Amino acid sequence: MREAQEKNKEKPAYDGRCRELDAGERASRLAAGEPAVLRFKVPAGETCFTDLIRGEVVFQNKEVDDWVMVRADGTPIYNFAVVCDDVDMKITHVLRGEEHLTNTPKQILLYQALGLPFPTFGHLPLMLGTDGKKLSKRTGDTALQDYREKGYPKAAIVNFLCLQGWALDGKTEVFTVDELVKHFDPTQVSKAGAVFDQDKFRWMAGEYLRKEPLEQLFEHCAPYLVASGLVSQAELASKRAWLLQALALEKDRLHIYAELPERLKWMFADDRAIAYAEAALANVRKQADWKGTLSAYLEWLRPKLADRVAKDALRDATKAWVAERKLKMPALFQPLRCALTGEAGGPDLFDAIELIGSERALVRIESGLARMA
RNA sequence: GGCCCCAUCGUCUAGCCCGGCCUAGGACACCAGGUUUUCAUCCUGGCGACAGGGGUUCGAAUCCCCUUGGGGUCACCA
Repeated sequence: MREAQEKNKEKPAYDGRCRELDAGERASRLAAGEPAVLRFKVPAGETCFTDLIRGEVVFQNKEVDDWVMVRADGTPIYNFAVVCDDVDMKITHVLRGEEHLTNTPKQILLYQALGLPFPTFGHLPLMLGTDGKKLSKRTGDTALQDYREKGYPKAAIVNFLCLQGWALDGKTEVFTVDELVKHFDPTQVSKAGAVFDQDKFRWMAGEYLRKEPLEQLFEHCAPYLVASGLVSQAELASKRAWLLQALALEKDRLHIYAELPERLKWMFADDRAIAYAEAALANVRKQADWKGTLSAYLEWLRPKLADRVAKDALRDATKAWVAERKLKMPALFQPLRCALTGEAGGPDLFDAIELIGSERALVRIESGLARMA
């Protein structure tokens, strides 16, 4: 039947062939074992309701098909089941995606047929992919759980999602759940769909992450550290102080928990075989005679490290060393940074030296002198 | 295609419902400076929108209509 309708470009819908069967025939055909479904006989007229977000909505009943409530095998269909469930649960408000808008008249009609009051409906705008269409696998359809697993702070997820179609006051972007509860008003939610902005989401994740107390942040990042293989479960405890110190140094560079391993990997590298990022090497090459500068510095540094000169004093002394030679800071710091971390960016270098220790630092500088180019 | 919904910077939005305070505000992104040994953070500045056309009105982003554009939905799925 459906195929025929499509072929004739008719609206694919129930043709009402059994709509007016009398009770007798119905019984006899059923008794004969004829397969049958249970449909909702939609009355003439129109169905209207006040949507929390869209205001007055009206559907002409003739546009609503005599929908199936129960399949031939006796199992119920969604539109039938939800109403039963919502009635049973004494649901008062139904907030759902706009895609459900056309299901609403079917459900309201059922409530009315049952002689029951229907709940307040509110249809929220859809979340769109960058193609402007409903999120699909192709366009970043992602379960909330996936964002938790990717290392986005929970509160950031809630906060960001709220900003899709709603604004607290037009200016405040970051707010707590308490403030949300206090200010949220479904009638203020916009009716248009919203394109999911990954960049802004990442920014917001960073806002939340940076506000976390160090210990708490560490607990959140720890699983990723273990998963990366950089640290074992046991080391999480045995090297805790060291890792905490490192986290404190990298905190400002983090947006999501899962980024920590990548940011700390230089600390775990083999001192004689640390990999140099291309950007880091490029910064080194920009410094004239970086090799001469770095090797001269190395000889100056050796006794200082042996004497366990304090970090801050060493930093000051180094700057003085650079100034005495009429050099620019980058002339020394760029090659030093590359040798020490292999990265173009990162924490203060004296913090870095403190983190890996004098011996390892010296090995890295020697190795860098030989391998950076 | 039928039905329904929607329409302010690239993106998320404030303003719209109760027209003048809007030379349209904020945020992300981007660009340019500042800070820094680098990156990041942070600070300053810049770029950047009322889809189009008709009305109504002394006056429209705000109200009405049309056009265009976009989306949703049309199952014995949920």
